[in-house]
Amino acid sequence: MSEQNYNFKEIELKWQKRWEKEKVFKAAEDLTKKKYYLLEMFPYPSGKIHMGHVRNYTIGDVLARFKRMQGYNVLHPMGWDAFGLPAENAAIKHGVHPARWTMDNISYMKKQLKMLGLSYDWEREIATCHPEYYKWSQWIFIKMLEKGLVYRKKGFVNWCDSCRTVLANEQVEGGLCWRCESVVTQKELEGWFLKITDYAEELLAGCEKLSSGWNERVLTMQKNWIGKSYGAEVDFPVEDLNKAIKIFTTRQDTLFGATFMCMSPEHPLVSEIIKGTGYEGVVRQFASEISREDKRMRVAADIEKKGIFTGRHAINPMNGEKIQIWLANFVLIEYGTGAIMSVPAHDQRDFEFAKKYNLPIRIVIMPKQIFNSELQTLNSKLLKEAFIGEGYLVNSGQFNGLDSREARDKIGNYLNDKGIGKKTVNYRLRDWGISRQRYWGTPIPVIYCERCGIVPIPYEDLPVILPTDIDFPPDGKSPLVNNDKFIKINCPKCKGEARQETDTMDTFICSSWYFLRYTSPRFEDYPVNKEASAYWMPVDQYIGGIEHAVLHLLYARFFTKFLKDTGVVETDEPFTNLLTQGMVVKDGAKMSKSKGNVVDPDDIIDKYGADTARLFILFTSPPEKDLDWSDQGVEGAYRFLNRVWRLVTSQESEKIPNSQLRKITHLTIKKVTEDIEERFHFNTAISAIMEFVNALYQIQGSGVRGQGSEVNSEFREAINTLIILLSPFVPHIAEEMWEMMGNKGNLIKEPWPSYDPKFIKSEEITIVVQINGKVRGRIMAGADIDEEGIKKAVLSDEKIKEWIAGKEIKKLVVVPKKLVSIVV
RNA sequence: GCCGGGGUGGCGGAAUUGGUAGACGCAAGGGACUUAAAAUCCCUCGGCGGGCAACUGCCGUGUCGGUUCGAGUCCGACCCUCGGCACCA
Repeated sequence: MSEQNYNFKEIELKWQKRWEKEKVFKAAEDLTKKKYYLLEMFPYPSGKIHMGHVRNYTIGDVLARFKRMQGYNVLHPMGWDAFGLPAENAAIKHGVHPARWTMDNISYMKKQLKMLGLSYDWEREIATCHPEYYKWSQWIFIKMLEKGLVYRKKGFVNWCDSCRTVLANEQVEGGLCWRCESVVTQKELEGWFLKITDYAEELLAGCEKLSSGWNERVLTMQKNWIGKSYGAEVDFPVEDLNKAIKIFTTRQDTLFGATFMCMSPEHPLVSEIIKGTGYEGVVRQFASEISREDKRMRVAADIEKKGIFTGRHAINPMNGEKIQIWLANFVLIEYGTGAIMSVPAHDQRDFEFAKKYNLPIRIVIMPKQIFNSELQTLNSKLLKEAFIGEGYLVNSGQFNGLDSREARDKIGNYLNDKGIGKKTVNYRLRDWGISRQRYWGTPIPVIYCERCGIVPIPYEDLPVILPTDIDFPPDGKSPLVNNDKFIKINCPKCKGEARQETDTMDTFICSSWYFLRYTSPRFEDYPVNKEASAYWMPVDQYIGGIEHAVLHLLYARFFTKFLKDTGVVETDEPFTNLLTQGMVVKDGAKMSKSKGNVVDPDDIIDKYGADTARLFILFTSPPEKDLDWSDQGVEGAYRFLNRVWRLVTSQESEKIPNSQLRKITHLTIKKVTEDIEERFHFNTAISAIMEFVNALYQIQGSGVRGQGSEVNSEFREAINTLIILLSPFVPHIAEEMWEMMGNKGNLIKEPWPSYDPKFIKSEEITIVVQINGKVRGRIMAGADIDEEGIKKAVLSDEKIKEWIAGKEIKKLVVVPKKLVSIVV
């Protein structure tokens, strides 16, 4: 490495130490100042930070520093999402205690973050595995229990055999485990659920409020996930059984066409329905076969439809018709009521099923064109596929002739009146299963007492401490299950013998409220200090990866709404603005060990320094887009910093008169400010700075080199401005240059410059001349020229005259100060 | 299938409200400096054509059409691509 290059190692360490010593990033409530809460998603301490983290945190740091310089009281905290399976897996594999593993990782990663020069208030650091933190996760759990939002249920749940634990619906991606990508199966298990569905409507409605600050993509994903649909629930009485099967449909206009019905193999009424039919054996076998199939196979859209007749019939409540009850593999227990009415003429799945098993098909909706024609011949026998569109009702008793939309309304009312069903709204969103059959997580604060049943731990006894003296049993079970010290507990109510719950909470609980805890991280009376959260919340800008679009971001909204309803906080939406940054890729693929395309941040920092790493990442791509890593691009960023360094350090004694200097300076201020503030387009902000530097070099080169000691004050001013504008992006080198310029005090405390419109006003402007839509010339004119003046100037221009010579001007458009368009 | 991004030079990207397409950077080529190299500095750099030259003409933002004096930008149809959801009743 050449000696001419600046010494980033020394400089970066120097300023990191100084910022830390002077506590320049410490945040405190100050009602006289406007607050700005900037947050990046906290990392899981997996070992080392990766380039995705570097990008995420660099973007955040630019904004934090920028806002700070603009005079905002900035809260910019960092912490650790410290519970989770990898710690436990490391323990099993390498014999390290999960706590030890986690804490070691935290301390290494913290060092790495500090080396990047990130402006965090480290005094607010939290780790979710600390009892002082998870105590409050438990507190919130009990609050939810009190409010009836927590319940225990036995049912079919998503099971990952590799992680040996249950997964929430949100954590199953395409039938695979979100963490380890193993196939997920259904397993009947008892566990704890949070009633996020109680908030479905609010969470959906909130999406509208967020539309100005969240990107469309995330909101659409959340809306789809919540999956609201309007329809009706209808009870189909079962023949010879004092029971009814409840179905959900969005097409109650097709009720008369329901010629059979299908239940999910997991439906709780199955065993009752098959009792005494003589079909019990085969049906049971079918049901258990289907249940045992992979979730992935189950949900693949093109899998063959399979079913079996239960031997029992139901009554279509609209026409009293006796219809067969089947079990079908495509009916999902987790959607709607777990049972459907089958209308083969108007639903493609039902159609295929009916064709396969020879079940009756009856048309009850006529397409409008056919209905209006003489023929009216949509024939069920000739039907090649279901007609799923809207039309007019036929074969539907008193509802014949109505159009679908009207019929849905009228039939809905009829169901209400007759007490056979009701209009309803259905959500795809399911309750959140939070029980994890693992060790390294927040203990669920309830006990089982033989006399009192399930009893929550009293608030004053929290936290329920996760024991650390544990051994991992060879059977793969949680070390808590047989840990007598942990399990044996006296019932808080009757003081008798009781058993502590051994499931731990889903780690997504920890991250559902950490942003609140940052506002008062050491508060001892409640999860959050209400005054502190009232001052800081909501988060003004949240930054993180899109992969959490429906996981963390939905859960966090749910928790915030709940805590608002409980009176703990005043905020109802936690994140006003959300920026989802793209991935860091190399050679067209996500960085991964298996592809061998991983770039280690440590190596980059060692070779080029943090400022270069930051600059490259910010300059190469706008934040939302994927960033293609390029070693040559990094070189380029480093080259630029050295170029700036030379510019600043070499302006020894020059007198440089230049009339454009101040204008360029202020234009750059304007461009950089607007690009950061309004668009987060750091790449174009940096390119404007690069142009500025290029211009300064030119001006310097054209200057009169003299022996004197006077440095032109405007040039000096320009250099100082350049340093300030660079500082959010490359803070270390900027501070160093600031100091070298003889400025007093930390650059970080310098106010962000504002531009003066009077300097950026041009006296001369360029008017583009188009003839028949093609650019044919440019003319210079005074900035205050009026429309007539422009016309005159254009028409008297020699070149333009040539183009229009001998032709008639048919039209002439003048765009003030910009352009003239002539049609000949 | 549904929903949402996106398609601009060799590459990353710019063009913010319909008004000079390709800023800035990377790569490449040429030159200066050097014994030589590195570093640095200067020049060229969308395609095709014309000119000794300062220059200049035509074409060009996935495809086809439309609106407009003027379209990368707006409208319609289509193609490709990435992402999400998906037997959702």
